[in-house]
Amino acid sequence: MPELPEVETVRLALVPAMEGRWIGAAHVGRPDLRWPLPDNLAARLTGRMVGPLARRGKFLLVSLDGDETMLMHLGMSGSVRIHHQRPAIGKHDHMVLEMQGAASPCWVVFNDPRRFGWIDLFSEDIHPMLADMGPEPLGNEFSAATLTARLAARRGPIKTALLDQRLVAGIGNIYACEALFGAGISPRRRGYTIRRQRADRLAAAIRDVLTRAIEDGGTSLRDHVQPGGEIGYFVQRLSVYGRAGESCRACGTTIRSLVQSGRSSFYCPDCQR
DNA sequence: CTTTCGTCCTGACTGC
DNA sequence: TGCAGTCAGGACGAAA
Repeated sequence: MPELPEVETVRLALVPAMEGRWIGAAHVGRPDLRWPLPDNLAARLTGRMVGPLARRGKFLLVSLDGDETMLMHLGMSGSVRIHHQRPAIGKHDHMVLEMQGAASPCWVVFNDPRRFGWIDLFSEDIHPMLADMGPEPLGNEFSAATLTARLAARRGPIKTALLDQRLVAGIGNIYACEALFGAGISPRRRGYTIRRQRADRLAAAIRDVLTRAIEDGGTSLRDHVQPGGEIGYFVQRLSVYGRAGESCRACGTTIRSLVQSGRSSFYCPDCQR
């Protein structure tokens, strides 16, 4: 379940391993993940120089020489590991890049058991999957005002709206629940009722929870790890996600869960209105 | 237009 | 111990 903080953690770890270096060899295991991969992906990556690494929402963007960009999405079970010795290729290792150009090579391995992730190459200014994406929540274009404007037509629950990448980029189920707790807003509240003070609180809570999660190296649930193999410690600071039946850390009330649009939501019925 | 639901996938877990 | 069933969820596409 890599969301914005987990993808940003991956990006930060990959910068020293990839930026300014070149791909000496590439292995691609199968021609499809969530969607078909580009034809001859391994051959097209081999020999390429890597430029800046960027992130947009939950997507990782790797600039290559020749004005091309590799787009990567980790789906829900994807992870990236950096090895300093040539690794054995595992069952779900879909792409392995041998990075050259530094004192010693390293290997970047993309692993994704459930194959909800994706890799693509594009040369256009913007990839079609990024075209309709909302503002970066940690950027200058995101504010309570933009949030209010985009929620004005939303009659469904705010929790469901937060998962829509067109509203704001990078939020998934964990951080939607956590941000609503931070803002004191019920996941059931209809989107268009989030105005003024509630919008201020929600925008601030989104920025706060994402920033804190990045500082902690993301949230590790099940087997998710950072590229260096470390786990993300934000799991210890979750207020509501996965805590149904436990006590609210703020007021002691029992945390509840409900299903909205097929997704589990967790909330404190006392702190969130 | 918004909203919901089905789909894809595999590993972890539950219950008999 | 074994096995069937359930759940997890990101994002698209169909349908309402």
